[in-house]
Amino acid sequence: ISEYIRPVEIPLEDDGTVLLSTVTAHFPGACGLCDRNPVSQCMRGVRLVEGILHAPDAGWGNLVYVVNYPKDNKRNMDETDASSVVNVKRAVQKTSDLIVLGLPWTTTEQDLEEYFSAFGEALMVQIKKDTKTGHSKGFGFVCFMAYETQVKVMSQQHMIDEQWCDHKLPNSKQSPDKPLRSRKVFDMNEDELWQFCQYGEVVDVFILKPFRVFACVTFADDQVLPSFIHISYAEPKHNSNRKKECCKYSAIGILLSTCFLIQEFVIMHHRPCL
DNA sequence: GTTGAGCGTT
Repeated sequence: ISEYIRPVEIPLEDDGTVLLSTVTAHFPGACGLCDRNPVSQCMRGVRLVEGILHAPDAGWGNLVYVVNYPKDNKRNMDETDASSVVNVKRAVQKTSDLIVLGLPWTTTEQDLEEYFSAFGEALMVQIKKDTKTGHSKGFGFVCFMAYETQVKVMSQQHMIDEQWCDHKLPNSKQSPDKPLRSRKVFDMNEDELWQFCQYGEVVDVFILKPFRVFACVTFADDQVLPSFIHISYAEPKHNSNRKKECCKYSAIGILLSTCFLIQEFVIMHHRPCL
């Protein structure tokens, strides 16, 4: 499961059924419901007749049902139902799994959830463990319900069980479809730097001349940062020390602007005037 | 029974 959706309570009709239209009002594009059989663990579909969803034999029960979407256009749903406020909001503010590295060996999923609960509700918290011994591998994943929570979490460093941990978008979630995520910064001119406005209000850009070593993009809002931390995966050239620096800089919290050291492909964040 | 950069059995 790559996306986590906030559970929504759906009202029943007087006869105990649920109208598919009620479901689609909350989950546009939905075509049905299913749930997981608590005994067999199989997913089972909810009976759907002429737009009416009928409860399982044992009743709806106190279960969380999963919304089904048509297989073919599952991915296109956001575009096809552009009128939906829900979809638009999700498209803009969809949360992502975050990887948390450098966890103490003793930190449990409960510990992790408890720590992050101070920032907001998590939909998923995982510690990756050795399948044989069950011991932590020292890293895990977390996905928050609210994008605002993700922003807050990514904008600062985290001391978990007395150890500073690293966090970033996992490689599997760094979608290559956004041009700025894969563009090499040294290819960009000032005009193109303004494209960073897709991440937030840009108040200034400049490239240092004549050396063109630095480019600087200044955002009106420091909270913009998490949207493009993933650029830090631009690989430094054959220098492991640089790589460490890269991680270090990307973890700095309060930022007023972001600078790109163009020649080294390394992103530096700084706070110029505090 | 150990470790310390990394990228998720379902």
